Amino acid sequence: MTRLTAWIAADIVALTLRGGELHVALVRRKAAAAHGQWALPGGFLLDGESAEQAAYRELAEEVGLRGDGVRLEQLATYAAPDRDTEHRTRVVSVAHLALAANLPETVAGTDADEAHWVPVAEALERPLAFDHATILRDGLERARAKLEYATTATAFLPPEFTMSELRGVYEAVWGVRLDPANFNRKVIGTPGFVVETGQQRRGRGRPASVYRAGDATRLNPPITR
Amino acid sequence: MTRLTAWIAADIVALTLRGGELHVALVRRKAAAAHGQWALPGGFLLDGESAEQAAYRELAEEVGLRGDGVRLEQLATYAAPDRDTEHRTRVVSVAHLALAANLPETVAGTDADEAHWVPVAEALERPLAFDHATILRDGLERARAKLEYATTATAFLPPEFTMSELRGVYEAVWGVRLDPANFNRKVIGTPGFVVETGQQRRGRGRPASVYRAGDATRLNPPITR
DNA sequence: AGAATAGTGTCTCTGAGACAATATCAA
DNA sequence: TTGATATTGTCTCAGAGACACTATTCT
Repeated sequence: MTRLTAWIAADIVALTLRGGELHVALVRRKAAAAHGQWALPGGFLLDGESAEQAAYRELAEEVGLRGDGVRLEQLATYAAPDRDTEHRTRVVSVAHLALAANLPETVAGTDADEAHWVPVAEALERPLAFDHATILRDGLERARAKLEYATTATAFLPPEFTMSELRGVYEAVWGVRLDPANFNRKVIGTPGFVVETGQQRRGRGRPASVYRAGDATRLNPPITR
Repeated sequence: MTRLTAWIAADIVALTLRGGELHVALVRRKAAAAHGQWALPGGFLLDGESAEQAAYRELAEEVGLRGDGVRLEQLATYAAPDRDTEHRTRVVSVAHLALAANLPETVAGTDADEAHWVPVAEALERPLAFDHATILRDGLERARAKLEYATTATAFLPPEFTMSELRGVYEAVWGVRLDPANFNRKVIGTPGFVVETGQQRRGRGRPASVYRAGDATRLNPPITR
């Protein structure tokens, strides 16, 4: 028996909304392994770091996303022996899912602009390093599933938002159109999903009420895709 | 920067039903680390092994459970720096959830009877090695959640079962009583959840129809707890 | 006024849950 | 027959979805 020694990577499927379309952060690899290929942002755990800490650090370093306003959760771990043929050491990736609002600072936040926000449809076509295409697909499916039974949609939005914007998150992530009337009732009818601020926002038509995210984290009953 | 080197463990929350009560497999540790303490079954990945392969191997070695009839899925990964203070090397645990039918062979299957099936209520009280108490809680919550929207309940049963037995799985895992009439309709009304074999089983009262698991894996709409 | 967006009313249909009623066996 | 378990019937209520309608702004 030979006990395995491994390096641990924290990789991130970072999603945001830009112009009503779902985007994922991709980087061009600078390291020797898979050099120049497109990949998910991420990197190796350092001494004393947890996987979550490493994920937050890589998000800041590579994507320029600060922790506040980013919702991060563990996705799954990829440990197949042949997933990284470029190192002699086994590389185990603890993948994370990060949901972020596309705040203005985000775009220009990083000193070297390593990360690019790519529309997911395009990212799915593009060849990615290692098994990152699989991780991306799993992350997208998790994000889609979570909208059904959790209040994570608000993570894609700034602190204050209108009902149309919230509905826009669902429509962008699921790729469907939702009835504004029924969506409105559903959200309002779920205690703690959103809180009315009393403010209004004026645009092309009738002004919209402005909401903030509430305390609730679970949707019961869920919203069906 | 110091890149981390780690050992990878595959640990397993193995659940089964015995006498209408949910049990989890626990082992008394023989290794030097946490010697003599109660722990979840599991062990280190060997060269060339994936996490899933290691989990299946440990299930066979420590619990005497052969792969067929066991449903295994990845649960989460535990990588905190202080989760294992007994080794100098970082130990990262890829935890798995295993659901098994309590077949007769299971009980006496292993040469050394290392593993014990412990009622979950009791296991939750017992001090466990490392962070295994946390992993156990997470595994239980996952198992409970999965029954809502997936057909995993059949994994707790032999290939042929009655509707009462299937209902018993839900009642044991959720710790609630369900209306037999409504449960029956709900299951029958979900295409592919179960398939009638045409056989009957006789017990104390009216004979029950015998079913087999169907092709479906998801329940839509879900069964609510 | 007309277009655009926000939000309400209302109807229908499905499914969950409570619970009564019937079916079929063992003892 | 009685008791136990299985299965079907029936009623009510909540919520999803379709869609007509009203409200309030901009151009």
